[in-house]
Amino acid sequence: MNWTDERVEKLKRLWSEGLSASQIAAQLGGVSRNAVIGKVHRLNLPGRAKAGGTVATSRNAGKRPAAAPRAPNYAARATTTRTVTHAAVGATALKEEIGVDAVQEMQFVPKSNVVVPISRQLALTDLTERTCKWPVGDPLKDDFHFCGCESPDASPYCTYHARLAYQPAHDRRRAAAMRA
DNA sequence: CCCTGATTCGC
DNA sequence: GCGAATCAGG
Repeated sequence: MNWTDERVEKLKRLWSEGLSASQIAAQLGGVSRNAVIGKVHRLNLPGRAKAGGTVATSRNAGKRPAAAPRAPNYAARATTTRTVTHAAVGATALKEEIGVDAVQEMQFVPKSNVVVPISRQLALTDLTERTCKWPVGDPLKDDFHFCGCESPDASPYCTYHARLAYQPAHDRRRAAAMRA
């Protein structure tokens, strides 16, 4: 992917808004968080003073073990960023269009007698590869969020929502009651 | 293990 | 200039 003026500007904006490198990478698409961080440095953008990360105490960071056998594990590293990208891209526009920022306070969703996992109410940018991506609520309303519970393996949904998503024919009836 | 940013250096 | 590999830390 190329660092077009457009993409650079978006990077600047998101970075100044305090989004993490990986979140920015997901929104831009086609780049890793490392790419984002690298670009931020090259642009001489102010780093994260004291936020989350570390304060340059790393004297040996980046130094490769001299004769370290290059054992690239592309598969492992690529998976995380790449996959999330697709999911995020489509919804990015949606977020901006609606202006959902982070107004998601505690709001208990009343459920029937069925056991439903407590939604973690994650925002789009909080989704990772192993969080349930089951959408909850009306995307056009600002209380929209994603389930966000832990999803096993490579499943896009938690075990509960996976069953709703991949319903065996004989479960249809039960699902009707669960829907909410 | 998940994540964060920072750094170096082969490309 | 780019970004993977790596480090250091929460």
